[in-house]
Amino acid sequence: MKQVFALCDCDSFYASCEKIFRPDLWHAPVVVLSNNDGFIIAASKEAKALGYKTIEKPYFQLEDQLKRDKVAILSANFELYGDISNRVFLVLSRFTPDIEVYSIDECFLLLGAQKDNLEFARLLRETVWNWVGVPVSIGIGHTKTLAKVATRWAKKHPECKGVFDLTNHSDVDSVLDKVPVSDIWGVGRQYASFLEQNNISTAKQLKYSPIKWAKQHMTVMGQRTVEELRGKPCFMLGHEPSAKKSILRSRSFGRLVYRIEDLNEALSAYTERACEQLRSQHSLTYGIQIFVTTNPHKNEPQYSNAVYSRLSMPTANTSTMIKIAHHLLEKIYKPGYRYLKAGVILFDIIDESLSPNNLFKTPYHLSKEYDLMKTVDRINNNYGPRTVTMASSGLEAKPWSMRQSSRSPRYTTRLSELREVG
DNA sequence: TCTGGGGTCCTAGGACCC
DNA sequence: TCTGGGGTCCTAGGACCC
Repeated sequence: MKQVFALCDCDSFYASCEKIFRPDLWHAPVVVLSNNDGFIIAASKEAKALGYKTIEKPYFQLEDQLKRDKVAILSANFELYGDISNRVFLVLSRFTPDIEVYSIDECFLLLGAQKDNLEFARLLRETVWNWVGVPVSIGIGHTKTLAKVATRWAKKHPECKGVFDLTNHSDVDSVLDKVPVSDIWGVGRQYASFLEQNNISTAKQLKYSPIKWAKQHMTVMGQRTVEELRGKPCFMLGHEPSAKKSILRSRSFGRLVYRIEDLNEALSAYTERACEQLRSQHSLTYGIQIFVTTNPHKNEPQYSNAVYSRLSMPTANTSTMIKIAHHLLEKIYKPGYRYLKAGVILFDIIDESLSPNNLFKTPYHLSKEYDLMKTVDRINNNYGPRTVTMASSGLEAKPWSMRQSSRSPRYTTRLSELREVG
C-alpha cells in the first residue's frame, strides 16, 4: 500500500502567535520584523492582502507605508514562537506517533488507514485552532514533495478551507499544471531560472522531464524531486529530531562597532549560547569558527574574514571555547573598520557518548568542568536564561545591542511577563 | 539611522596513499 | 631518461530549506 504523507504548516506563523494574546489584532493586519527590525519576516493574511511580503525590502523603506495602512508592527519574539510551536506539535502528536518536526512552523505526518484523510486533516486543523489558537493548513500526498504542493494549494485556494488532498484527486496533473516550477520544494531561484530557460515552467513539466537530465543538472536532489512528483517517495519520515551537526550564533549589531573589546564581548555571548545548545543536545564539539564582517550596504572600506580552530579533544565547556574565540579574533581583527556583524560556528559535533578516551587528559565528560557546566545549565533552566553567565559576555545591554523597538511580552515563558486579565 | 538568523546536503577538485 | 592509476579523504563552495 502506498504511504500517505500530510504536511501541517502554520499560517503566517509568527504573526499568528502574536495574535493569540491580542484580541484587538484578531482581524487586523500584522507584520513581524526580524532582529534589528531589519525586514518583515511574517505578515498576517490581512497584511498580505495589503501587498506586504516577507524579506522583500528593508523595513525602513516600508515604515511610512505600514503606518499609513495602520498595520500593527511587532519586533520578533522568538522565545514566544518557540513555545507556541512546541504546543502545536504536542497537540498533533496526540493523533499519531508518526510525526516529524520539520521547522518551527511545519511538520510531516504519516497518515494511517483512516477512511477519509481529508476528514482527518480537518479534525487536526480544528483541534490545533481550538487548543492553541493558531491556524494551520494541511496538504496530503503520496510523497513529501506532493504534500508540500497540496499545502500550498490549500493556502492559495480559500474554498479548500485549509485542507487539500492530492492522493484522492481525479486529475493530479491538472493541479501540477497550475503550479509554477519555482513553487516546488527543492527548486530555488537558480534552478527555477535554469528550468525556465529550458522551457520547464510548471510542476507538471518537471514531473515529465527525464530523470537523468534532472540528475545531471540538479544533482541527485533534482532527481529525487522529479521522482517524488511522480509519486515515488525518496524522502522518508524522520522521527527523532536529529542533533545539529553545526551550531551558529550570530547577530548584526544595532550600531556599528570598531573596538576589539566590543567584538570580544559579542563573541563571548554568542559562544556561550552556542555551547548551551551544544550541551542541551548532549554533544561535544571539535571545531569552532568565528567570523566578522563590515556593512556591505555602506559605502566605506569593507572587510570580512573567518578563521577556525580544531581541538584535539572535544568539549562543551563554555569558558574553553570563549578563550579560543578570543584568540581567533586576534588573528583576524583589523582596526580601522566599522563592523556590522560577528558570529560563532561550532562544527565537527559528536554525541557525548562517543567522546574518546585519552591517557593523558581527562575527557570532558568525566571532568569537573562537566559538572560545573551541568550546574550552570540547571540554574538557568530553573531560574531563566542568563541567570548565571560568563562575565566576558557583558552584564548589561550595550549601545550596539540589537534593536527591538516593539517586542511583545514573552507571555508563556516568563512569569514576569504573564498576560494580566481583568 | 536603519538591510535577519538559523540550518542541510551534494559535488568537484586537490591531497595523499599505495 | 623514462614517469601509472586507482581509491579515499577532506574542504570549499554552491545549491537548497525555513
